[in-house]
Amino acid sequence: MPRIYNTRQQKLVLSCLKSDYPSHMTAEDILLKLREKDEKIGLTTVYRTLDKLVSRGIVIKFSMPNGTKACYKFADSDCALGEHYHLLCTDCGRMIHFECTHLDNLSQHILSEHLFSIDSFKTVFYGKCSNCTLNEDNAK
Amino acid sequence: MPRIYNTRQQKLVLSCLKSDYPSHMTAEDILLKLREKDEKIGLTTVYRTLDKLVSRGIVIKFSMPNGTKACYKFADSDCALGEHYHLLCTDCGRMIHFECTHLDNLSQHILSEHLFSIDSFKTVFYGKCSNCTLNEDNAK
DNA sequence: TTGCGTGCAAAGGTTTTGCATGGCA
DNA sequence: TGCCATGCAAAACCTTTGCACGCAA
Repeated sequence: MPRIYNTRQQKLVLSCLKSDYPSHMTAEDILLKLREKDEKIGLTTVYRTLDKLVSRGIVIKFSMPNGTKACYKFADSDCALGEHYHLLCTDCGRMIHFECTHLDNLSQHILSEHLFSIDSFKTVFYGKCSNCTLNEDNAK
Repeated sequence: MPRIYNTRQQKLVLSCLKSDYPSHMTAEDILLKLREKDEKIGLTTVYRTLDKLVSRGIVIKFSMPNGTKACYKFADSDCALGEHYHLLCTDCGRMIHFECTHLDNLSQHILSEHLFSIDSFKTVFYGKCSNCTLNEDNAK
């Protein structure tokens, strides 16, 4: 079993995600934010560190639609409390957090009736947020 | 408003998606299938044709997690009949079609209570299918 | 000292773009 | 004929890998 080193860069990446909690950051967001503070770190290291944090369950990765950057978020202990989904507006790109008893039942139902175990962290609902729906209606 | 040409290649791409309906194909799948039949077509054209078909609502595009190929599917009139979601197994990559009264209510609820209009065509549930769950359990 | 971590450069894989040519209407 | 469509090559894009060096324990 490989040893885990506690390096300057790993602390930087994690503290960056924590300070932005509960919003999401891309690998590049993290790189730029750290470099703004004159911290020296490479993009490769950011990616590799994120990978490790994800595999240790400390960080959650959201895979975005094709070609788009993945988002990472600090896995607060809150996450363990309840099902927690995300809505992504395909117009403005805003990511909306979303907790609801309706969905607590959903994964239960899909597991028992459809034999599929949903990963609520990875699942993202695509659609249009209220703002963008309004703007669109006004434009007509 | 630009005119639309009815070219050999566009017919090929669409007929290819139709013949595989209701399963999904990547741009490369389409290219290879057509070239197997000795049809001459380029990958660029496949992508550009798919884009046009998607923007006309004739084809539905599924964006896969980062770096993975996007999938395209012919938009049959069936699609208009009911809510229709997809389950994507993150282990084996299998895409499972999924219709359920439970979900018919879901988008209604999210719209009225959370003011977000879900696009069921774009939304994909990530998780693990029964096969992969079984295999994993057996491996232990 | 050991061996994981780092970072640059380069590769990887999918999708897009530039540009000259082809072909529909 | 006019203008969109095509296709090759090259670019763009995010992410991963190779490799030599750095650094934590």
